Amino acid sequence: MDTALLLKNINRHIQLTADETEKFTALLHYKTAAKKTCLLTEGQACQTISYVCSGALRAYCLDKDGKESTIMFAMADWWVTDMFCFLNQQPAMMFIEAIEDSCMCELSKTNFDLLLQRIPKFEKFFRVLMQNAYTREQLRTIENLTLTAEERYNRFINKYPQVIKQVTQKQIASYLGITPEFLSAIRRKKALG
Amino acid sequence: MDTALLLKNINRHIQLTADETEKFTALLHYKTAAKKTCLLTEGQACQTISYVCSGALRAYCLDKDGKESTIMFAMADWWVTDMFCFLNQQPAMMFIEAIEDSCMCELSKTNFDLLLQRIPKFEKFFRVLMQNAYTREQLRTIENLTLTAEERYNRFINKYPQVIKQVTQKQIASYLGITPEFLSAIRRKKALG
DNA sequence: CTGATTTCTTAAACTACCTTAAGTTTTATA
DNA sequence: TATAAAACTTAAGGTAGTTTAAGAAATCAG
Repeated sequence: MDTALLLKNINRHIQLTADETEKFTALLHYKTAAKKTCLLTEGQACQTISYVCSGALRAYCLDKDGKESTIMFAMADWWVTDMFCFLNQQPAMMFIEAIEDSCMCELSKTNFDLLLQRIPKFEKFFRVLMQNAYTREQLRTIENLTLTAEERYNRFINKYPQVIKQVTQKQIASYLGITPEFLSAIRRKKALG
Repeated sequence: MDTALLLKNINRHIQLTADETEKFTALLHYKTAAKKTCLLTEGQACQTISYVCSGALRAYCLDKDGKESTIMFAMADWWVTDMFCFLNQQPAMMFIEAIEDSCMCELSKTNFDLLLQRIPKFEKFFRVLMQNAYTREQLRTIENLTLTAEERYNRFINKYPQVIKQVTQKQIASYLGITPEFLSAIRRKKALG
């Protein structure tokens, strides 16, 4: 298991001693997922939070008519889980699938709780992680309320240029809350204009 | 300053000693705001995070045409700020106004940082606060993507029955991302059906 | 208590985005 | 390398929600 990238990610917010680093990595499980496989399925117990070492994941949910809505993309160096269901140990309300061959470092809920007990510095790490997730999600809410689909698409490609390269338009459309047909029309208009 | 409610709020997640409680309360500033006054204005420095002791606040932003979008309501026992701008000390992108005569306990950014340094338990408190804010905001995103306006309105009144009593329909409409006219139509249909 | 302001309602015309369907291009798999 | 499957495009018709406007009801300031 190569934890170099993960340790660098953590080191951005807290400084671990060699001993703490060792204790931390002992709580991790390494996992790989082939493209198109699901790491989490709606209704399942959501047992882990995952750090993406390489590849790309997508979290989405299905509405009553089976329509997909993309909740988030998780590329290399991102953390992902169905946070509510992970923290509250509820059946998952979303799917998490690999959209490329991927590998992850996973923390089980048990080990997540242990980590926070044993190395309280991680409270700060996860506070900052949750803070960033909250402000990102709030900005998305604001953009959904105030911008047209075209404006949201433009912001998306500016904010996540690397995501564009790894995901399909259908998946981007379902993140933006529009149909693939309408995204296609937006792109055509941009290409001509 | 009556901090009983606030200390109970904090006590739900962490246990403070008498000494810590005193150190904490020493960092707070008490503030009142008359109905219709703004605690924060777009473009201003966002210096504080506020705990609402009594009354009701509303955070909203304006789009380029001057249309309001309600970001959140903060009733008694809620925390509120323009979180991104508070944490990153950027000019506010939202307004926070009192929709009733209100009083708040405020923590300045300086004191927020001091608090986390001096009483590391507060890292846990704010981790949990941010966690809850994140999962709430994510659920809102999912509901915006998958539900009709009518369904979102029904969920809103079930989730926040006390908010309904304190805010106008125009404000609810702007939270749901619809016009007051359309909310009125939804309500009429419900009343008849 | 009164006039002014804001909120809420109703309704008709309008628009951003959806649905359906069919054709084309790309990707995956044998 | 063939063929199936999935993604993308185009276009016509449809709908959820907007806009505009005007009147009724509630709230506010003096």
